[in-house]
Amino acid sequence: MNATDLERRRNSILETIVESYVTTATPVGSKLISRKLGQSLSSATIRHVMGELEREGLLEQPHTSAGRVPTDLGYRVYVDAVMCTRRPSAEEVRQLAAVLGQDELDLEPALERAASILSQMAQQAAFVVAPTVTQGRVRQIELVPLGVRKMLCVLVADEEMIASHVIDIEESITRDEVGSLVRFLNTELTGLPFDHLLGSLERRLLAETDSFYHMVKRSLEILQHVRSTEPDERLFLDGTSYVIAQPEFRRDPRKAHALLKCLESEDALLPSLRQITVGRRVQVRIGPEVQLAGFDECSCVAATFSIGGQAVGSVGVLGPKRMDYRSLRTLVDGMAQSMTEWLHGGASI
Amino acid sequence: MNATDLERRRNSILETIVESYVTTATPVGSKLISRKLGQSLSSATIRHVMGELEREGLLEQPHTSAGRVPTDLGYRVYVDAVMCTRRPSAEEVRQLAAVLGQDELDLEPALERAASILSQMAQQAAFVVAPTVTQGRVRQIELVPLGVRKMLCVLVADEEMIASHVIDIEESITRDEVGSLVRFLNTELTGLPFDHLLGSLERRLLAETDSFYHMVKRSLEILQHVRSTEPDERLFLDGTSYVIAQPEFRRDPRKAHALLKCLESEDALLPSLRQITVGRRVQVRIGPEVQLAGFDECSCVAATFSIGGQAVGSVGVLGPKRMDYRSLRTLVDGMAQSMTEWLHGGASI
DNA sequence: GTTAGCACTCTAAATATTAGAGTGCTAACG
DNA sequence: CGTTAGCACTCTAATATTTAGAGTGCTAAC
Repeated sequence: MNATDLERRRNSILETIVESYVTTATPVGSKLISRKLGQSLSSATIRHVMGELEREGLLEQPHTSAGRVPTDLGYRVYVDAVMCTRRPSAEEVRQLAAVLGQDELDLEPALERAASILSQMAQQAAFVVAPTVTQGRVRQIELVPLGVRKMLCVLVADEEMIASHVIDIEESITRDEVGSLVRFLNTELTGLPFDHLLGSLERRLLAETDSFYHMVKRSLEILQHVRSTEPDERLFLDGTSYVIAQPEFRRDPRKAHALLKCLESEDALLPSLRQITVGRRVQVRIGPEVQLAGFDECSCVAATFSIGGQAVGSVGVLGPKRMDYRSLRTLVDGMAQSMTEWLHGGASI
Repeated sequence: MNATDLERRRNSILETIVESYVTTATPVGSKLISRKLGQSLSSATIRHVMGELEREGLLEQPHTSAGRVPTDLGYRVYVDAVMCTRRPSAEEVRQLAAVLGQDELDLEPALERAASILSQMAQQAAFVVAPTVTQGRVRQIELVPLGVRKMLCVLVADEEMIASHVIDIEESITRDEVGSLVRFLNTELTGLPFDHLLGSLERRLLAETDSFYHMVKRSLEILQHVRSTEPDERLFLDGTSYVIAQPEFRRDPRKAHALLKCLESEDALLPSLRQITVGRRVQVRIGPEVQLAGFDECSCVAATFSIGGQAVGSVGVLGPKRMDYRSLRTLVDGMAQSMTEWLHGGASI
């Protein structure tokens, strides 16, 4: 038997161990593997290989007389080099997109639903991180006077991202002034990204000679308020109850509590989730790789969805390290694709 | 010793048992009570009384040689007839309101914060149920054209309740038409409750002779879309992780899971929560009284907050039956009052 | 390279043991 | 009559003890 054959066998043994452990949550022994591999190899041989895999740090034993369990590295190798995930079929993507789009939802409820559907299909906690108006190209601004010193500012950006904020203004303002302010703002923006718009106004304010000085000042006042109030991204999280149904957390309620606490804190979660989806395709982060306190026993499978080839947000699942990476990668990939599709079709204007 | 003295003693024994059990989560025995009551009564006498209380269904024993635990009825009597809650002081209410109002938040984030603060102070899950524009008096409507067949409808109601919806319209519409539609709508509403507005338009549509027939039709199309899309109330829930930290749920993770599942389903939760806060002041619902599947081991303390004397929403905590009803009643009361106060001060325009 | 056999290890489940917390009852006391 | 000390009794929860068996590594033979 040559070297690549041997390598292939090792892989298939690792694969079988991981997949068996993922479904049963029980350390797996040599006999079981031998059986699963169709008795083509005796348990003694398997034991041999398992010994090697352990020495290389891919497996470990909870105790001497137990079967083996994959280590973080074991999962890593399984995900990167062993398991073969298929890409979701066009049909699957279409179906997901259909569910997303049915009832012609607005953007926000649709994203919420995406998280909900994903969590249900994955039987794991699922999230969607989506950009807000401050990350998009502003297409329209409307100001609704609510009194002399108060107004509602409605911002519409591409892809139906909408934000509205109540703003207190320093100097009182008349209806007519509001009208011309709106006209000024809307000629000014012409599809500019929010921050560009803000920047260009700031520069104009510095050049004090500007004939629209007052307009610029007022506009800035409003937009800066929006900038500081509106978060840069929104998080939709669903299915957290699935997580604590997992046996690893049933056995240890303290871990379950720590995890839930962590999932409750949007502020802690967002940076980690953002950092995960740097690459293009589906990303898998195992245990400590997630870089989130209290998450060492958990993994994350995430992917980005895009608009015009530009990644704008991410979807993914969160669950115990012992998760079905193979199916989940396909599923998350599909969900991300269908969201991309949906954003181009239903939601774009 | 006369009858009222005896009654008073029974009450103080029940009180001590409940409050001890609430803090320790351990069945309480006669000796402990005797000690807590300053040895004024021997454990034998306490045992006597406890026997009575058990026969009356206020207490029960998990098993023969354990102490006693309050029954649902026991808690009920404790809450209704025994414990004395103080009302929150004006100072406490003021402080809570200050925290709510700081940073001059918009309505929605303030409600979210209210739930968050309450859950933190109570160390229990906390909720806020708040009305949406469809429950308020509409003060302003703005339409933002997003294309020939699409527009954004922004509704502003009292107390800064705001909703925006993207609406597809059947017949294409020009900018000028939108302008006159907005003018028509805004003269029409004049602070009417949403449903009245809808009703009056519906009636006008039936009288087909109306000179504004087309306006009315278009307005209805828009408002009906809002009616069917916008929920009647919004739920803010926070601190669910506190619930599963409670010993009763640590011991039985299945219960914890069932409960979390239940808390995740907004649709199931809302009707129950709505029904709780029918009365005026703070309401306490114990176990099955909450009338919610999977909630038999939990209780709810809730109160309404109001605008102009009219209850519009509710705040409360959710936790195990073994909760500190006394402090929580004061706390929830205070939070409700401060929200009422805040709605009158900061938020109203 | 593969495998049967075997001695060895360690756990998890089953069983036995024990300490003690709490009870109800009784009889005595003021 | 209400109160209380005393006592036998019950039941649990914690702690040992035993046991069955799953899984291992090693060895020697194929």
